[in-house]
Amino acid sequence: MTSRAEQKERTRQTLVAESRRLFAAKGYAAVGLAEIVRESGVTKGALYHHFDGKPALFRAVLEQVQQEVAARVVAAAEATDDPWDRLCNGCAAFVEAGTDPEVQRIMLIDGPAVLGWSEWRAIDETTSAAHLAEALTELVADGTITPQPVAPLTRLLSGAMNEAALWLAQSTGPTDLEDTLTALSQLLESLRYRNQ
Amino acid sequence: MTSRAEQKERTRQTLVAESRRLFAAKGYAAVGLAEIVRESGVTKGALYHHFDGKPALFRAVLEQVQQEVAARVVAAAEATDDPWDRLCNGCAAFVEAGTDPEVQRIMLIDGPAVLGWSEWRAIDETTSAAHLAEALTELVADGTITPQPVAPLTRLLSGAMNEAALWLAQSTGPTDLEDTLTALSQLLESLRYRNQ
DNA sequence: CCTTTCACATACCGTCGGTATGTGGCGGTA
DNA sequence: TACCGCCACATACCGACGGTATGTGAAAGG
Repeated sequence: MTSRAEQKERTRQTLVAESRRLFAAKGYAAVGLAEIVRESGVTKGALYHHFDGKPALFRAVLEQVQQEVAARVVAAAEATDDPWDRLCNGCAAFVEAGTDPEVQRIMLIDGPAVLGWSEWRAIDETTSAAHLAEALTELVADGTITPQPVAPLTRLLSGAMNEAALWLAQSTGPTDLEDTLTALSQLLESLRYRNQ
Repeated sequence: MTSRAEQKERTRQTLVAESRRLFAAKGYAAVGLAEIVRESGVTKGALYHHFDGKPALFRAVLEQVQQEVAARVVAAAEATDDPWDRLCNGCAAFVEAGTDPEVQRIMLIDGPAVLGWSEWRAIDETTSAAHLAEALTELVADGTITPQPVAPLTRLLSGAMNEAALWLAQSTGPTDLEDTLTALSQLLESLRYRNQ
């Protein structure tokens, strides 16, 4: 016995899941709504009943991806109690999560282009970047990090990790991930108060 | 007396210039070929005679933008002879160049989405990123920077500066540019050999 | 059991990127 | 200088796309 509300939610989730798979595999622009609804086993009418259009559907997909990445970051950060280690663990987890091709194409490549950078960043600010900014703020407050505005620092580190993840996804060297995390740790170390 | 070759080159440059203006103002996806050829005073036949399609036209625009940014970076770097100062000056110049909205939309937002990240990076590697990697390699060779692979470091710094430029373009604080460059200098300082 | 509602399905439209073909004038040749 | 071939475009057209207006049948409410 499937109620109407349950069926509606299932249809919506199917549309998000299938479009996520297709967007990740072929890129936003190369996926047609006809293909999405065909793979989802519904029609265009159903899609437009649930979403305002193609960008809105993509936005729902992006939010799902962002939340999954943020969950991985939080899980890694919570593995320790030391604030500094939480930052380092979270950054490493983010880079590794960003190496997933599905995450890449949706979150890092198409996201800003489809929704515009401002809207993309707004979503980012409520998920992964929020935790990064929070960790940095805490470390500034307890004196571990040199007093400074956290906003530009958050953007610098966020951009560095995004680009590193994109590079890692297609790099061939077996030590590239290790080298990148080492270099990232080196950059993070520069923030410590004793270095100033 | 305009020869046929001269006229051809003028038409091509007009198409690149007008499409660059439109792509920067409205974004790649929101600009139609009809609008481009109308603003250029030609027809679609002319466009397809010069370029293989819309992505190829965008690629020509992106290459022009990248070369202009690289020229600004090189000019700033050449203002001094000290390798370390050349790195710092070049990075600051890149961030400031990336703050231009025209550069942003084409080079940072639409570039990777339209051409794919690999092709985008290939262009980047021949212009701005090449100079960054070259500067880092030189500083590793002369012992200023801790010995390490330069490839991941190049990507980390490149991504950090890209994201910082995007943030700066719509940030409101009067000291945001200054704060960002300060934080960037702090990160660069961590690379110096004495810090290890 | 009847009616209302709503989660879709169907049919259709304007516009887009792309292509096939036509054409007029410049440039080399006799 | 008369001719001709070539080439830099212009014209006409196509399939596919995102989006919309409308129809429909089954579940929910009385």
